[in-house]
Amino acid sequence: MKRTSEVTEQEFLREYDASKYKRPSASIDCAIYTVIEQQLQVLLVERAEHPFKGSWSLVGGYIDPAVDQDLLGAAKRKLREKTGVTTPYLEQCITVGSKERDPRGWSVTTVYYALLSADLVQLKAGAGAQSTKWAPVHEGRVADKLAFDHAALLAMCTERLRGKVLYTSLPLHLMPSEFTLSELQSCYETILGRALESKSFRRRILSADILEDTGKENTDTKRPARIYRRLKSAGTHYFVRNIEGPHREA
Amino acid sequence: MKRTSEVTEQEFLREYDASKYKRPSASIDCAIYTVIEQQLQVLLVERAEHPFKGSWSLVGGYIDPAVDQDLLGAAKRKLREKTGVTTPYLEQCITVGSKERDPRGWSVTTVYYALLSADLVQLKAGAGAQSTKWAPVHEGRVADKLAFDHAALLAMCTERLRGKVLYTSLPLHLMPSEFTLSELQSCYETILGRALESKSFRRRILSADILEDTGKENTDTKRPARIYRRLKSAGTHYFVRNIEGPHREA
DNA sequence: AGAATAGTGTCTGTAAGACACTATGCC
DNA sequence: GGCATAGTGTCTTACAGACACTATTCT
Repeated sequence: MKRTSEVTEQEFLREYDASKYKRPSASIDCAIYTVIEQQLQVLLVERAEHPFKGSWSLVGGYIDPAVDQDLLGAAKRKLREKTGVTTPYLEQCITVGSKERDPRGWSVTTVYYALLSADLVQLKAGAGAQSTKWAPVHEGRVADKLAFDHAALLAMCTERLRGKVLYTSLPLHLMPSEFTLSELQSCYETILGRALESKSFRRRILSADILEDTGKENTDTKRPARIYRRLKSAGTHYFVRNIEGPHREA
Repeated sequence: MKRTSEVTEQEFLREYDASKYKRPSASIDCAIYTVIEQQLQVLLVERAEHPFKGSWSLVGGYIDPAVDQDLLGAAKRKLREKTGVTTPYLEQCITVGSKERDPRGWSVTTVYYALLSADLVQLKAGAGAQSTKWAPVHEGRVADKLAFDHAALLAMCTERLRGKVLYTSLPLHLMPSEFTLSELQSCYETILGRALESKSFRRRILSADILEDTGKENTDTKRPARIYRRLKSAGTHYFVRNIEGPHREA
């Protein structure tokens, strides 16, 4: 039985004033990966404004409550603004928040990573005419000193990516629409930073039933190679065993 | 060469007024799991205030920029306030944010999940004298209708937990400090919702070298069982293969 | 022919599943 | 002895690694 002096939820919400409370800022950041010339690369943008004006950073920015429907939508918007790509592989990696990570105060950022084929991208100078570039990633790091804690965010995304490459078909999303098994293997090797046995690799990929033979051949190489395409019906494949290391030392 | 009319970063930060911008609210939520009587259980609290006053929800609340150093600290604070436990297994699962999920407006919440042994917990009525309870989780759901989108958050955490149980030693964190292999197997089975082959299970766990024999025996059962303890030196073990399903149908 | 790259045959090794078996206690 | 639970022996199966082999094209 409800006493009339109690506030209903409707009344509560009518009186609720969000501006009374201190809130952290909320942003998203995105490590956008591709593979170019046997190197894992990440898209960087040069910051046009303070703080860290002139530094390179991951793609990202504040959530705009007036524009963004949800968090994933905000990530897709940033990605679209910088690359023109609308439907890449996009996965949330981690959210970090602290008093220290942004000099403007307490901030929370949700970090996504995206995988896409380099040939889909026309780099766009975004709002503020910032310049953008691909930077090679080695051991989870780029040569440039990154703004904020973006070096740490990139390292976390790269570690997550490497981990998942051991038991999934994720690298397919880094390939152009048609490719050979050797090219796919090279992509795996680039991310893992080591050579793989080609027999094991082919057996693993082919038995997963995630590729379609186009019937075409790539004749740019010595011996022509079969050209495959990702099966549209296939989502990300999860293998039941990891790619393991070599069993013998060199 | 710097023109004197340019603003330095210091000047920029001195002038920066965070209150000029609309921000989403930022909170954390935590699915706190334990296993009691062969059932996976999650800790729920009854909301003392609007919105969803009187509904059950996961443990959580706003980040307090004045109190919390960082996101993980905020999660630990909530956990401590509700359970008194300070160092459980705690892992970030997902962050969701949208205009719709909280009637007070755009909100972002980072969801953690915690694993702990039921015998560590003295349930505490927290600030606002809310009541708390353990609720059994079946197929990722509890019987109660949860506040906000907490049913979806719980489902995501539970799915993540189930997935990781296939290739890690995570369930160790749900056990009391000493336990038998049968008890541990039962814990795995509870989470996975199916029986495991005991020979495979024992081989897997024992060869991982993560347990220590206490030398004691549990005599509550028909045949006494060796009692083990988690090796302090062992972190989470990642098996190279998943627990698979049965190979034959019944 | 020789080099380079694509692709196969087939052996070994490892860890999971199946399941019958033994071991130890209680009644 | 009969039951329940703990724990083992050992065969089969699935799939990764090793590596020598064949296949196709170019020069």
